[in-house]
Amino acid sequence: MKEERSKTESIILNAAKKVFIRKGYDGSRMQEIADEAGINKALLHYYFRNKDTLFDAIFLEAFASFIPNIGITIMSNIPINEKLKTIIDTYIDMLTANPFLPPFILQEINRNPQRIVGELQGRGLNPELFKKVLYSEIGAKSGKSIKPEHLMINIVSMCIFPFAAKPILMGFVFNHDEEKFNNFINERKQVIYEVIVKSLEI
Amino acid sequence: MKEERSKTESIILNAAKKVFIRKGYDGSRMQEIADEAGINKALLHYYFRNKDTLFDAIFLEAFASFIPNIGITIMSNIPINEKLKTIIDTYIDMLTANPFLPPFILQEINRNPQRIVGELQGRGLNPELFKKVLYSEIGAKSGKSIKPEHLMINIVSMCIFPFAAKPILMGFVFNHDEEKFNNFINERKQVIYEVIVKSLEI
DNA sequence: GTCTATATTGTGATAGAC
DNA sequence: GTCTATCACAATATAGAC
Repeated sequence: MKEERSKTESIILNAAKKVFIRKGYDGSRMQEIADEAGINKALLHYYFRNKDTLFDAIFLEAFASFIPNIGITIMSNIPINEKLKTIIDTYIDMLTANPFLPPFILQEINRNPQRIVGELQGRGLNPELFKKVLYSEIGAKSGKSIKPEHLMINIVSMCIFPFAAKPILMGFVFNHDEEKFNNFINERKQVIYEVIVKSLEI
Repeated sequence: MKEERSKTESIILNAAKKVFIRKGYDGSRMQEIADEAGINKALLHYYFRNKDTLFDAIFLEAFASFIPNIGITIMSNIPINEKLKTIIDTYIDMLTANPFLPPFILQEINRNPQRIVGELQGRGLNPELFKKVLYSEIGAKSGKSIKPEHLMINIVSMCIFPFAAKPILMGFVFNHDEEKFNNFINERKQVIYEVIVKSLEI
């Protein structure tokens, strides 16, 4: 049985999430997290031995959100284009709810790449199996077809990149108009789905 | 006339580039840059007043590489699909030569978004004009067509994202096999071009 | 221009009272 | 559990000799 999480612990975790996700590990200060939580540094160290421990608690949860479990969808019994539509919707919904995740995760994953090792376990993710299933299904629809790796990476690229590069897009494309960006994202599910389906020549 | 850059200054800039691009501003130490350059910290400060000054010298050049001037291509007189092919090739070539740029630029742009303001000047980039040109050319080829913003962002997303998320792909898709990743990138120019062309229903 | 030494401030972490 | 005070060391930056 998991211990009940104390109220203070939750406050700390929320504050740490806010700071770490916006500034990354290197850019975050224990003092700022304490301020955000309305407590002092000593209490942070009472609940979490050190900065690394606190950061790991945040990162692991964030990373889990960032890699949604699309295995159920891929292995399900619906037509391939419905699978792809579901996967795209899943990603865009996750990103709309957590727009700051992409820069945070990409930054931290590059800072400490070996953290990835073993993150697949217990999440029902088996890329080799997914590849096989996708390969048979897109091969059945079109002649010489796109490889599953390219297909999947095309999807997540088009979903995630606009959030990772938002400040660039805001400056170069949307003229610092937040509403234009939101409209763009709202159109995106449909746009990506059409691009992907056409790429399969269904 | 620009002053000639001294030998030591070049050594410092090369060292700083190496460190900053791999570790970002917050993760980099002046000491590490000095070590990398084979000099001491004091000399760094002699050539560059402080960390910020040195960083800016690196960032501005890196950012310029990261945003290739595709204006010439867009405004040129060749058919739309050749324009798109040239743009894709330009990006993939830039990224192959500088695979560490995406995580670095995305990280720093999110750390300090206002740096973008005014980065367009003097680079021949006029997004509004590009939009108009692309709109007329893709509208001429297909009926109700994809918006130019989506088209362009689809291209750069599919080009850049695999480099930004390389550690994740290495872990989840390529089983930590560097050669598989390189093969994947080699296939990518053609794959992206086909996806983009099909999305235009040409 | 380049170095050693040092000042100064920032930051993670701990001691100990309450 | 929570706080104040403080330690120990890391990091940017400067002074001053050569």
